[in-house]
Formats: sequence, structure tokens, C-alpha cells
Amino acid sequence: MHFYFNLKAGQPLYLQLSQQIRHAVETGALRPGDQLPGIRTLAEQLVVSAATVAKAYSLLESEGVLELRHGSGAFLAVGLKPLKHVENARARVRAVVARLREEGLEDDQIRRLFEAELLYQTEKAAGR
Amino acid sequence: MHFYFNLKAGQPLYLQLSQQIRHAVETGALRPGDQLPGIRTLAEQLVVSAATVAKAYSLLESEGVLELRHGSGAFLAVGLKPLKHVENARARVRAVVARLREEGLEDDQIRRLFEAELLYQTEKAAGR
DNA sequence: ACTGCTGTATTGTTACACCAATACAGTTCC
DNA sequence: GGAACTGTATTGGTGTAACAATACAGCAGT
Repeated sequence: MHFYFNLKAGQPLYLQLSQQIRHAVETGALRPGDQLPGIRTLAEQLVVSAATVAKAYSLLESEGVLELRHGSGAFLAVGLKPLKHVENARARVRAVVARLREEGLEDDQIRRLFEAELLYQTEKAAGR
Repeated sequence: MHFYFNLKAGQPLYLQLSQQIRHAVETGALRPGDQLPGIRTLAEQLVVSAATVAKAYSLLESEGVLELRHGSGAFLAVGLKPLKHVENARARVRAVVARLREEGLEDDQIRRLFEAELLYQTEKAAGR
């Protein structure tokens, strides 16, 4: 597994990382019981500090996604299963993003489009 | 116009606001020459500090989206035009998001799905 | 001119993200 | 036992986000 950062996002790096790991589990790219790279190793790969990776791991542990075994390493919690509906949705999302790009939309415009849609529908549900 | 914040996003409020204004321009919800609410007025509506709104406005001005007239107010730059291809893409995005929700996906899962897709394709283009 | 609106600027405070560096404490293996 | 790996914890520093509170300065209407 390799991860990327969006440095212009304004979103904390440790959050971006934890979300990407979560996503890898949901799509089956990472499987329950798998061992993740060590704090320092991954930090070096991503060119961030070890504390940042530790924070991401620690967050995932508190969410039940990771099991941190002091002295041994970080392992994906057993009992997690890839979510088939997420896995299936990937093709659809990929197609839409490709299509939007063909139409000349910038990544940021695509992000705003989706974020607006998500916010809109949740706020509508909340009765605004 | 009314705006919302995603407090769990980890993204700065002033960025969220500026992006929503940008989006409103792109989709035609706000038009060139339109006057935006005053710093203090909008801050009260959104329950944030006036400095946060000022920061968002100031950012948009530096990007050429807003024209800040000291003493008069904030106006959308003339010479901006709604982007038809963004406007058209909205329906497609709305349909996909609705579909994903019907399939039982959480908002966060949808966000991860799209962010992963956007990151993946840009990094692929960069030759990783 | 005055009043009331605008954006602008400053100060000070709190909290957090991120970093580097270091030490500490479990685990595994030779 | 000792070496080499793990995660954990602490310290100290930098930069930014966000707040409150205040003052300043431009513009418009009465």
C-alpha cells in the first residue's frame, strides 16, 4: 500500500492518512489481520514525522480499525470485513470522475461539486 | 445564499466558506456584481467570528473572485461567468450521490471514495 | 457635518498540527 | 542476555486557525 497527501487541502495530514487506511479496508485493498508498516518506516516513506503517523494509527485504534500491539506492530482489526457495497460503488465513482474530467472540470471544482451535494442533502434532511 | 460548515472535516472554516462561495459562482447561484453580506452580518449568521469571514473574503479577493470595496461592501468580480460545464455536471453528481446513499453508503465513505479517486488519478498522471 | 454602515488592522489568547529529538517500554529472535 | 525491532511518551519549538475586543478608515445617506 502507498498513500498520498493533498497538501493544498488544508486537512490535517494525520486525518488524510487515517481516512486512506480506512478506505483501503473498505475496498478490500487491506485485509483484516494485515500488518501495517511501522511508525518510523511509514513516516519516512510519506516524508512526515513519526508523530504524525502515530497520531493517525492511534486515531484508527480508537475507532476499532487498528490494533496496536506494543512491541509487535500495527495490525488491522480482525472482525472487519470489506464492504461490498463500497467496493461496488468504486467503479461508478471512477466512471463519473473520469467523465467530469473529460468535460474539463478541475479537481477542485469536482470536489466542490460533491461537497456541496453532500452538505446540501444532509442539511435538507436536518430540516433547514 | 446560505452556507454550511462541516465541523468534523478538519478543514479550516474560512476555506470551507471561500470554496462554497466559489462554487456558488460556478453554478450560477451567485452572479457577477452581486453584493455579499457584510463581514459582521455573515459572521453572525454562520456563528463564527468576523475575522474568519474576513479571511475568506480576503482569500477570494486575492484569487480575483471578489472585489472588496472599503466602505461599501464585498462584490463578486465582474467578468466572472458561471461555468456551464460545471452547471451541467451538477445533475450527474447529484444522481450519483443519491444512488450511493440508497445503497447504504455513509457520507464519509462517499467522501473517501471520491478523494481516493481524485488522488489516484492525479498521482497516476504524475507518474508514480 | 454627522451617523451608520462598510472593510481593515491590531492585540492577545487558546487550541491544534507538525516537526525534531529523545527517552522509555514492550516483543521477538538469535 | 542482548540486539533490534516495535509502539508510547515527553519536551520544546514553529506556524496557523479561531476567537474576542478594540480601534481605524473609507463610503453613503440624511
